[in-house]
Amino acid sequence: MSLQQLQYFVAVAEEEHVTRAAVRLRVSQPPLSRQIQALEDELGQPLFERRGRGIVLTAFGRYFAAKATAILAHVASVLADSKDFGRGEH
Amino acid sequence: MSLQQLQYFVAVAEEEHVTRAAVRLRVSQPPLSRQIQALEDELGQPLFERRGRGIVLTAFGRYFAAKATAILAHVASVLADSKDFGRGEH
DNA sequence: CCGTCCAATACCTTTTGGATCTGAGACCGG
DNA sequence: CCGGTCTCAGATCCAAAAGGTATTGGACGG
Repeated sequence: MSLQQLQYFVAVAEEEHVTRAAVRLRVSQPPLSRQIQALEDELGQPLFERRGRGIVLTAFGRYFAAKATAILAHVASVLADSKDFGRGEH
Repeated sequence: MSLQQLQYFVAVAEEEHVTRAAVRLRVSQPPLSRQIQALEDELGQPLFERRGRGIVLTAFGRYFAAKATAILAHVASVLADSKDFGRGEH
């Protein structure tokens, strides 16, 4: 599992739409679909339910989206703090 | 920045020795050195001080090691919780 | 000094990620 | 119904990143 996969997943979860998420992430749609599949494989359960037209989050998908968002926020705050290490905050 | 880089860095920080960390991580020494350099480049400041013989953590290196360890623990706990989603804890 | 230890560099191979093109399933308008 | 279109998935190719082996260079220890 990579941080990038989490970013990709969160974007798709927020949009509930792979193609729109791909535009937002500035990647093309097929690699994005593959990363989501890889993440599902690793987690051992589906994050989305596939409907002929579009996708919807599963219950697990909603749960994991919250967790993934928290991890990304944690990472972002560490990066921000590290930027100005040496001027007070540590 | 990737989770793998954080794992690599934490191992090197714990050992304060690239070659030993490489053995522990089951990778060879040169790619490990390069990942550490890439991380330093991204953070904009050195994590280790190079001594002709070996390396030692900088003050920032110690700070960042604590942060990195926390992120990895966070990720591990999310993964563990996700494994048994569907049996109680959510 | 000489040998050894350790990280860095150079170079090559392998793996992973991204782009484009295409296909299959499903919903929509007429 | 049926053609058109929307959306995701699969296949294939190319580019970028990670890993491996061999080697160098600097520095400490005897």
